[in-house]
Amino acid sequence: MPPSLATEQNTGTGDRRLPGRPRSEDARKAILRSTLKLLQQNGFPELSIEAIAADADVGKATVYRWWPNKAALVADAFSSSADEELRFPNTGSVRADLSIQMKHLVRILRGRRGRIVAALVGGGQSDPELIEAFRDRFMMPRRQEAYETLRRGIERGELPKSLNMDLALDTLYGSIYMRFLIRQTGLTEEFVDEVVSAVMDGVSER
Amino acid sequence: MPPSLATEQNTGTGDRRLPGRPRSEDARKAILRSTLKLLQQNGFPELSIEAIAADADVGKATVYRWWPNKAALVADAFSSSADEELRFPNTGSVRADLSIQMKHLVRILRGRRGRIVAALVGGGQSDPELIEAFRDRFMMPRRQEAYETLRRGIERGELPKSLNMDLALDTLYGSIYMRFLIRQTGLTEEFVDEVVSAVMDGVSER
Amino acid sequence: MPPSLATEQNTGTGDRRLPGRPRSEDARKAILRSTLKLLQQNGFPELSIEAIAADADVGKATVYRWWPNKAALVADAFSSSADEELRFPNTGSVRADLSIQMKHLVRILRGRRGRIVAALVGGGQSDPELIEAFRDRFMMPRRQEAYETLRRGIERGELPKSLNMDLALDTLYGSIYMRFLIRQTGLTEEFVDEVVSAVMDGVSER
Amino acid sequence: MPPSLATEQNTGTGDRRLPGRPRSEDARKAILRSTLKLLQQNGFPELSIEAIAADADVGKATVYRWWPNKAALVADAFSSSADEELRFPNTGSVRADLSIQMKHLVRILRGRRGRIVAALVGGGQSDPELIEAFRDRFMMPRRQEAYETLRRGIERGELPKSLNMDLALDTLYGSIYMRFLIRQTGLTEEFVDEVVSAVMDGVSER
DNA sequence: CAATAATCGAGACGGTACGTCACGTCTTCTT
DNA sequence: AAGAAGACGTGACGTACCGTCTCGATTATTG
Repeated sequence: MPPSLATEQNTGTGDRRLPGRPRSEDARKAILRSTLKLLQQNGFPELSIEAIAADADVGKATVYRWWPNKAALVADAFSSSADEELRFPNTGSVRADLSIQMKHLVRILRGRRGRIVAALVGGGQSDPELIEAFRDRFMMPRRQEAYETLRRGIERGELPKSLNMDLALDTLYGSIYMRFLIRQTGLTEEFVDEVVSAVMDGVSER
Repeated sequence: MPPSLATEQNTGTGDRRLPGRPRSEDARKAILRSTLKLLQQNGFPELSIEAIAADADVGKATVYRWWPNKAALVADAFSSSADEELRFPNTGSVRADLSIQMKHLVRILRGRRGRIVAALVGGGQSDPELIEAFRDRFMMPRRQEAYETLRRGIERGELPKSLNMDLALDTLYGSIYMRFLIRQTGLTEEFVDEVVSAVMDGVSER
Repeated sequence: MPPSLATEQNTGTGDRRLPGRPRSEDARKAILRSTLKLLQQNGFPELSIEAIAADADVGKATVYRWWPNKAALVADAFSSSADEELRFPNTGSVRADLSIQMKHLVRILRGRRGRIVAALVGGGQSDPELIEAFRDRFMMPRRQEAYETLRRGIERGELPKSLNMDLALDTLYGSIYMRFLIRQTGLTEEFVDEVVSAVMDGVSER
Repeated sequence: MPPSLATEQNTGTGDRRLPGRPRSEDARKAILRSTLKLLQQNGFPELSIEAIAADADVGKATVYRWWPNKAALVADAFSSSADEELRFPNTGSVRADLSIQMKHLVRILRGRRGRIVAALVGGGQSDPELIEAFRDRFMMPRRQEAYETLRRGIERGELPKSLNMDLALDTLYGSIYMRFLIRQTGLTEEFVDEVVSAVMDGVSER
């Protein structure tokens, strides 16, 4: 489990408890739940800590005690809803592995949780911590698996040994995010297959 | 020139002048200038109309009189700074044409104006008007030229007749925006060449 | 009229108007009215600017725009209810003049407005501005009249030319405030007569 | 010693000890010490239990366990610093006895402890318990001695049998408090002599 | 040349949310 | 059982901007 963005407290397993009343797990969960709930109703800028605290029946100070800003809170809330759905399969074919995973991503982006991803990336454009959280906590774990998937393809001879993996992945996923964030159209599962073909084989005539 | 998002006044050429004091061109310019200036200092959410008015030495009501909201103002300000640098050349080679234009884009994104693009796309994630303005006023005009460039390539036989142009362009530019918006690293001119090669020829072994 | 504690705006008579929307007289009055109203319900520490603004149907910022702190606001509110009742009469007898005025004071202190005086003097013990406001705006104007009253007594031969007026007045009114602020008992109109006698003639046997 | 305002515990001498950890005398002293220290830095309203607990290196709950509110704590702290200096002498002259004692009072009011007295009387204007504590624990014990002093004067023939002692004392001490609390000037030892003369002999011509 | 009309700057207005502070209560482990 | 530590819900603080409004002043067209 990745470390929380929240101020650390000793929820640790082995070491001694700190003195003082322990952090309320109920409050923590209620806050994250309300954050996700409200975030889906409006966008990131409309989201107010005041409203989160009220919805979660929690003091505003309790929110500020554990999260330094709205961005960190949203990032935490989002990754607490992080997903098995985005694991890479191992079908024996790179193209299939990528295609399947990318279609899951597309489904998420088009669904309720898409608003959250948009809020994180959008908000991150003026909040370095936020985009960093998105990158480190959401994107990188998946990319590690993606590297592994590509490596298997290389071993099987489907991909060249000289493959620039970041180049390949940025091109594959960049096209998805282009349609998600900017063009806001054409983000279909067929598109995924077209992208995989295009990046694998190139668009210029054979 | 695209129509302004600002409330229309009789700036028209042919029709009669309305009575009353005409709109101040100085104020309009100062507002747009201050908007761009402040936008590249902080992000879209941090940008306040209060600050714009103060910086432009203009009454707050003058801003509200002409622009219905912050998004419209920012979109106007942005498209008033339109770039000649992003025109496509015509070298006789699609790869060269694309590569040259994309390198110009990379240079802009890495420079001062990059903050403005980030602010627009970021802010646009919670403001439909804003992303629409970015798309319609900034991206689409370029894409029209890109279509033309690709079409020349098809005519020259560099690209197949069946080319899915949007697919190609989303893949090419998506990888740029991926590194610009999310990964925030590796956005170099060499990367442009790698992307063009990858998308043209594919990443899997020949 | 003594200058308001509120930030000055040019409500002046002769000089030009400042630019900008003029201060709302309605808001000013409503704030002072609500301040007095709430101050009589609870004490000074319980009085919150939040509640005043709500009661006066006014934005909190409007209060803060014109009064630097709660103390100044209360002092203003109180002296706006400042009173004809505390004028000194001119009966031809110092003793009568003093006695009549002091009885009016006693009646005020025992009434609703007594809470305000207590709040001002009490709050003033930890707020130099507040006690200064009470002194300068409430007490001193009366004391000027008191000096005049004593002076008439001297002219009439009722009091010695060498009279130390501040000594006399601090002794007369000090006993009133002692019973009002500290002893909180025995503040009757009969007491006023006793004090006047005591200070005039002394308590030791003739 | 007057009974503490603190919740009673088995500090009794004869009776059995309650089970459990006994109350920490160190904590009690540290709390009272910190209370006095902070009280003379700022006024009563500014004094926070939070700050007292922090300054005394004590848990907040320990304060609340033993004192029901800030006023009780302050009153306790104050009367724990009770003064020998304010005993009345017995010189054989009422005027001298009063003058000496009042000069001691003036010296205290002008010194560090004056801030505490001001805080008590000031805070007491919105806190009945506080002014009551000041009256009962500080003022009344002295007043008992004052009565005795006056009684001796009556016996000696310095004062009339019919003397209204409270009237005399309120007039004498009221003038002191008037200058201390409100006028905040002229509280000198010479003033004491003038007040004693004025109240004894009257201010009107012989 | 006056009257009319829409603009301009300035800045006050009623609001909303901010992030902080202290309240008095509570829950934990330690002494 | 009392201690310290410190988290909890609550509520007011004073600030920053929101978008609207009301001023006097300015600059044009219209009669």
